[in-house]
Amino acid sequence: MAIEKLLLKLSLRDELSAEEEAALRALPEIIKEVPADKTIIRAGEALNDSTLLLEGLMCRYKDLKNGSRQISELHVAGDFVDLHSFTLKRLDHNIMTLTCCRVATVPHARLKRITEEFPHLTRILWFSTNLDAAIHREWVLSLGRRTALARLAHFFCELHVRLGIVGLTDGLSFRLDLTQVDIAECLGLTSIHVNRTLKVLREQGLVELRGGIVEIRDLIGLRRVAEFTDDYLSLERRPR
Amino acid sequence: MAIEKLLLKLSLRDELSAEEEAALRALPEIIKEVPADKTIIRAGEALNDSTLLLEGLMCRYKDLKNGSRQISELHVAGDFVDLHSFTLKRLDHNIMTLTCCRVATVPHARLKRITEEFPHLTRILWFSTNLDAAIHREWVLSLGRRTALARLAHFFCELHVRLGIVGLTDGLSFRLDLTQVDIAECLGLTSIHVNRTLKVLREQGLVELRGGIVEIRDLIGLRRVAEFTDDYLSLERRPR
DNA sequence: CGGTGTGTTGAGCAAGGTCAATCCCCGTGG
DNA sequence: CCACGGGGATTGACCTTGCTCAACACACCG
Repeated sequence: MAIEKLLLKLSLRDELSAEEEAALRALPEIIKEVPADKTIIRAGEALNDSTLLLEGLMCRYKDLKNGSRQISELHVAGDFVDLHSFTLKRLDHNIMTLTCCRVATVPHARLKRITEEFPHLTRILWFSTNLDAAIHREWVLSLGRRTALARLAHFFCELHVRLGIVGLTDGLSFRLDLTQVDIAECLGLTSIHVNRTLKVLREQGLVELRGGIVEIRDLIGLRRVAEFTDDYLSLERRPR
Repeated sequence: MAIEKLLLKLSLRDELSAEEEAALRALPEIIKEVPADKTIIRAGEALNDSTLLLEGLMCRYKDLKNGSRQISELHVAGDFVDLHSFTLKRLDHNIMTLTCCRVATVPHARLKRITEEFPHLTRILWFSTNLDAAIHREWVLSLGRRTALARLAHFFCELHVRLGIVGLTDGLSFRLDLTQVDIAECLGLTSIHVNRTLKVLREQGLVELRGGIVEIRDLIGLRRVAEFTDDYLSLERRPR
């Protein structure tokens, strides 16, 4: 039951054979709980395992000397948080938990075996890191060109889809245990401006965020202000 | 002689066996010239080939409805511009030439063969897409948190390293045939502000850009204002 | 009961955007 | 040889978005 959400995420994009599924299930070595706000991987460390997120929210982030922080990706259950460390060996960013999390560690040696014995599964895992890169690109667009309002709207649209894939939405609402500071660090804004912008979204009847619950009031409208389309999330099942 | 720069780029990061090198050399199907300012791949198209850039500058970009454009990555000679389309099948962005380019097309079928027969080479190619993602993350940091001055400085630092790897720098200077509009589209700024910021960099004795030539006057100083470190470019040779 | 972390709001400020004019270089055609 | 035109660079004047600083509210927790 551990890696069900990873299977959901991958099998949405391509068919997994029984052997491939078994190979995936055999990946985790250790499963553990990590409390919120723990940096579990630091930039530059030599790594021998990748981390699979089973439950909770994590992020990748970088800091500047003046103390400002930028989150480069948010991870939800089912995300193979640092699968890219398998080929990179050292990460260029830190990884931390935002909420209490359940994670599995996957030795790189096991991933290497997969590349030697399961070419199709290898392509699927490769795909999954390319999907992370596609998300990065969409964030680049948000940070470079979208207004604060559109950026925040886009953020909620993306999470609505990504959480929906792994069964963590309830129609138009979902749990999102982030502080306004966390959100600001995703969006390249200050928490104060996030606060004001949330107010505008609320007043326009688009979304509300209260007590860690996001309720989308008008999905069409929200997607319109965000100029959100889900193409970049590769939501199609096709041979990879 | 076609793919020498790709070999330079990859063999800096890991050792390539003779068979692997031969397999890479066998990848290109067609080699062609493309004039400047041609969009060669559009978001959403079904793709059967990947493009390898042999000479020139290309970029990945996305547009918003209001006409603004964001470039999400700049590609230099030796870059496997859309290797990620091998697993994604459709891209989330457009790809265009910024200067006149020489490109090779590589059928996905040949890449698939590599994943079936050359696991180590597969990991190296996988690595190279993960390197693109690392560059995306650094841009996310720039766009989200760096000032215009630091952003521009960082941009030059990155290109200095990346062009150096493939032998396209001459000490502290290199050719960069981009307009200020192109640069602005990379950095999430307006071309007017790029112009003013270039002036500041020039006045501070850090870099000059004139007639398509970048001359770094003070590399240490430039890297300091950019808070540039090259870790994210994985400049180490190690087994992948 | 006080402390700490988070959210909310106001007032003023600054980085970067917008609009517009001018310049410069260079290629083209008469 | 020179007038003309177009793309890119440069600069000024003014404006807007989002930041900074500060105060305060509220909840939770030891």
